[in-house]
Amino acid sequence: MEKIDPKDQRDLSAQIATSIRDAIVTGDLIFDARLPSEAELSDHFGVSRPTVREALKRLAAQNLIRTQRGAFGGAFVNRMRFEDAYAQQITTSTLLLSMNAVDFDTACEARYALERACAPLSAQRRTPQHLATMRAEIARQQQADLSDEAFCASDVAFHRALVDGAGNPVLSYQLAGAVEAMQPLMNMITFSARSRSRIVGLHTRILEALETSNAGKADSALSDLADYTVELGSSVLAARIRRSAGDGTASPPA
Amino acid sequence: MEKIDPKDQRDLSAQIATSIRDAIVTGDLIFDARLPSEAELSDHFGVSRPTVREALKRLAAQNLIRTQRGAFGGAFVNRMRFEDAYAQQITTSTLLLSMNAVDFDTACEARYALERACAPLSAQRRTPQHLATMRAEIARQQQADLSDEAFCASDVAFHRALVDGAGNPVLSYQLAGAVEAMQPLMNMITFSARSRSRIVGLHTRILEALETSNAGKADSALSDLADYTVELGSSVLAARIRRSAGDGTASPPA
DNA sequence: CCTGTTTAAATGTCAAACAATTAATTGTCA
DNA sequence: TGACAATTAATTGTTTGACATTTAAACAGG
Repeated sequence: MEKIDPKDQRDLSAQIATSIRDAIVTGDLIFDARLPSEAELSDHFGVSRPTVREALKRLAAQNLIRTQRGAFGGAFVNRMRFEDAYAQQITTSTLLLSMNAVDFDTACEARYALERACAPLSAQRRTPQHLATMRAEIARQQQADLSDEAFCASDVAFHRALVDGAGNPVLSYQLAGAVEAMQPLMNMITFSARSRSRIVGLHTRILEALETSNAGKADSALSDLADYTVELGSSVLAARIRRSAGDGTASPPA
Repeated sequence: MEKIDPKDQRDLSAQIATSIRDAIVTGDLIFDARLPSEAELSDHFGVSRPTVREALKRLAAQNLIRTQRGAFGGAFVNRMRFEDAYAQQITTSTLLLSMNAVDFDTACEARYALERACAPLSAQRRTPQHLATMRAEIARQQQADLSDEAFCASDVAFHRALVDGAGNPVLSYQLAGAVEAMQPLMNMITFSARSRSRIVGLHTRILEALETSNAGKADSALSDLADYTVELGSSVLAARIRRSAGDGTASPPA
């Protein structure tokens, strides 16, 4: 672990955090390794314990370490697991989408482009388990008394199964963020009975395609679903604009 | 901002960080808003200032806030920018790949599946600027005195231009992680003159396809490149296994 | 009107405690 | 000896209080 650079402008805790992070990514600190105690670290870096603690909290926030109290406790390097990475990815993506006002079309396009990348692999490798999940979610989506939010959640679960069917954890990890981060945007949509039945129809086409390992059919169904989702989104947007115009937000012509 | 729950097991700084994060994601704290001062926060949550500071460092580590010293300084909500998200995505992905010993094939498959998702969009929307970047990187890749690492870096830049050509920042953001995180794995490969020229050939095919907006050709070139990269990777792996077998690591038959 | 100085508010850092937790050690009793 | 309880030491969690540093605004002087 490198000592700190006196001409670095950042605060000490940031520099120390970087130093320790480097030790982790270079493999100097292997996973489950125990870091020196806070007292030893403050000696090593020549700073006070609160400063070291701030650095450790930074690392903890990134899931790089975990801490344990008591004798033989301390800070340990976390094995970064896929689920932890999912969670981070999702919160980052969600914030990114909400704070940058990424428009619905862009997010939608990205999502379906990524899903279509998975479809051929999923057609090839999906297990009966994945198909069963998708069937179950389609059944749920047909319940008339389902709230819009629950419909959305089921939609996410369906697509999650599609993606997981590709049997590539790296793809699943990448896609989880894209799909789940879009949920708040999707939740803006009110799903009429007609649009629900159309979506269920498209989901059924996708399921059939995967059942028969027909990659081309899966791709075209996903493409249609993407188009339809964009269509739904723009009609919501249009309605919102009409509403705000009637609200007095926009100045009517004289 | 909610007060903290006494029966929560996590440390106070984690709880406070969560509380503030929630205020940010729900839009309670809009971007560029100033948080209360550390003293006010410690009053509000009934904890000491170091504890509040630990919470703030956690948020800073996630790029959610920035702090500024001096009068009228304080902690401000960061607008999460795409570049910040890139950086986080890349470090997370890199750690994930290295610590989980994701095998080369899986990472490679994911990477090229994602890139193929971008290709049709890129064929449609790439600007002359993107084409110029790709041309320049291909030229660099033909220099015989290029180190393997530099060749890899150029490869990343080439593919980055391909992805950016799709003109969808969400896609670019997702892909940046996948492509850059693979670089350490790619760096294990030694590129012979023959493999370099083959890769350059495939890159040229991709470039031509994008120049002529030929999505099908781009897809097939990418597919070939994916196959070839996997081939290269497995030969490296095979060589490594042979080497370790000759090392005495494996016990030879009597 | 411009310029330099003062000032107050904030974060950054340190020092020295004490509290709480936990695993190993030691002691005790059957 | 074996099981169980008490002790102990190491370590993180938290508090208090202080001082250092930075910065923008207010102020004073030319």
